Amino acid sequence: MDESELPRVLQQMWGIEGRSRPGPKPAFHISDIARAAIKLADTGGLPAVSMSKVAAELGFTTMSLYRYVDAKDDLYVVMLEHAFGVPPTLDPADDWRGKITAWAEAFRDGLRRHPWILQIPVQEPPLSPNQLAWMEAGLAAFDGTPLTPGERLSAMLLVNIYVRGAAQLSVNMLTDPAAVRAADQLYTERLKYLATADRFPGIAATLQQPPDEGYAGDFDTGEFTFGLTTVLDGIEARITRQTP
Amino acid sequence: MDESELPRVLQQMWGIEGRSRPGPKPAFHISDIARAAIKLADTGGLPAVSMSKVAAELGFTTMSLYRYVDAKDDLYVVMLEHAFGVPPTLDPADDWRGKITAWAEAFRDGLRRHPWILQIPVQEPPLSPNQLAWMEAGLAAFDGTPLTPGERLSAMLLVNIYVRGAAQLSVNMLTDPAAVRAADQLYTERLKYLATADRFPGIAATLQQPPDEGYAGDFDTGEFTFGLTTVLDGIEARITRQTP
DNA sequence: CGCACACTGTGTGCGCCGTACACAGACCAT
DNA sequence: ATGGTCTGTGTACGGCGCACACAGTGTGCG
Repeated sequence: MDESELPRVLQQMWGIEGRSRPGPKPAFHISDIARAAIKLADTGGLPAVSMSKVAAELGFTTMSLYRYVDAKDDLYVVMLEHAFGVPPTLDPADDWRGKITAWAEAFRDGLRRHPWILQIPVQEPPLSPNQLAWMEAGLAAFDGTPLTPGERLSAMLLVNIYVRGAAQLSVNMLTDPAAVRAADQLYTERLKYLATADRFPGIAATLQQPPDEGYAGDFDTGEFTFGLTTVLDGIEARITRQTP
Repeated sequence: MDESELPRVLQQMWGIEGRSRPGPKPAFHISDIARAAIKLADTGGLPAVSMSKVAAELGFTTMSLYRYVDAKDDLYVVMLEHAFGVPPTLDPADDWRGKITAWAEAFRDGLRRHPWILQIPVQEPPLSPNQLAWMEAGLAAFDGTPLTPGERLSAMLLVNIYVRGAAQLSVNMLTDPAAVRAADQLYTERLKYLATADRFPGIAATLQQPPDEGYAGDFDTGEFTFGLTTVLDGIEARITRQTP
C-alpha cells in the first residue's frame, strides 16, 4: 500500500505532501474550499452548494476547484470532514453509558449546526482524519466493557445510525422554527383527515394522544434521549448477558 | 379540512376522483409513471430517473408528466408508494418481537429489492396509502404490550430508523456483488494503512479481528439480526420496566 | 545559470437537468 | 351547439457537473 494510491483529496486531508514539484504554487487549500462550501450550505442548504458558487465565494473560477477535488462527491467528503471537526474528549470518569451519550449528543449537535449533512448522499464509509477520530472515540467509549471489537463496532454504528435517523425525522431541521411548526401542523391535520380510526387505529391513537406532540419529536432533548435510552438499554442487555 | 386542499399527487394516490370535468381524458395514471420510474431506477439507479427518461419510457413528452406530478419530489413520493406495496400481514400468534421482526425484515427486503430508495432525499413524513399502512402495521406489532401510543410510535420509528441505517451501511448495496467485494477490500486496505494502531487502537483492533468481516456487515442475515436484536432488547427493557 | 517540463488557474463549450409558459386540440356541462 | 376547461406538446431558459485545450509559472536538473 502506497500513499500515492490514495485519492487526491485524502492525501490533502491527511497532510501527505508530495515532494516539492515544479509549477506554480497552489493558490489555496482544500480547507478553504471546505470553508466556503460550508458557509454556503449553512445559509442556503445543500442545494446552494455548487461548483461555481463555491468557486465564486473563493474568488476563483469554477474549474479551478477540479485541481483540488476530483468530483462533486469529493467536495462533500471535504465538507463533512471540516464540519464535524475533532470529536469530543470523553470523561474517563464516566461509565460507558455516559461516554457514548456524550458522544451521541456531540454528534447530534454537529448535525444541528449543519443540517445539510443529512442531505448529503451517502456513498462510502469515511476515511478522513476527523471522521476516523470520531469512529475511534465512539469505540473507545466501550473500553472496559466485555464487548469484543466487532461488537463494539456494531454498538457504535447502532448509536451512529440512531442519531442520524432521529435527526432525519425532525423534518430536515429547517432553520426557521415557525416554518417547522407550520409544516408539522399541516402534516398532522392531513394525517388526521387521511388516517381514519377504522382503517388506521394505531395511527389514530397516536394522533389523539398529546395535544401537539404528534409525529415529529422535538429532537431537542426529550424525544432524542428517550430513543437513545432505548438503544443503550439494548446494548446494556448484551453486556450483562455477556458477564454472568 | 377539505380533500381539495390535498396536493394533487395525494388525491390521485388515495383514489379521490374529482367530479367529472370537461377536457380530454388523461392518457395514463400516476401509477404508470411510478412503474416506469421504478423500472428505470431498478436498472440504472436513482440517477437514471429523470423527467425526460420517465416520459420517454411511457412514450410521452417530458412536460406531460407535470399534469400528474407537481415537481420531481412528487415523483419520488409516488415511486416510494409503489415500490413498497402493501405491508406484510403479521402472524397474530407471534408475540410482539416476532411481529416487529417480520415487519423489519419485510422492510429490509423492500430496500434490497429497490436500493435506490436509500438515495431518495428525505423531505417530509409520508401520507400515501401504503406508507401509512406500513406505519399502521408497525404500530400494530405492539398491540398487547403496555406501551402507550406515543411509545409505540417511538419504538416503531426506532426499528424503522435501524433498518434504514443498517441498509445504508452496505455500501449502497450495489447490484454487482463482485464490485461490493472489491470496494470493501479496497476500503479495508486503505483503512489499515491510515488507521494506525498507535493513534486509532480501537479501529485497528476491529480490523485485525476477523479475516474479512470488517466494517460493512453482510446485511443479509448475520449483522442485520444482530443489531435488530439489540434494538429489540432495548424496547423489551422498556416494556418489562413498565410491567413490574 | 538556464532550460525543459510538470503543474497552475482560465476560458470555452457540451450535454443534461428541472420546469415555466404559450399553444392547439379534446371533451363535458350547459 | 358551444364555451370553457382540461389535455398533451413544443419551445426555451437558467443552472448544473465536468471534459478539454491553453497560457503562464516556478522548480529540479543539466
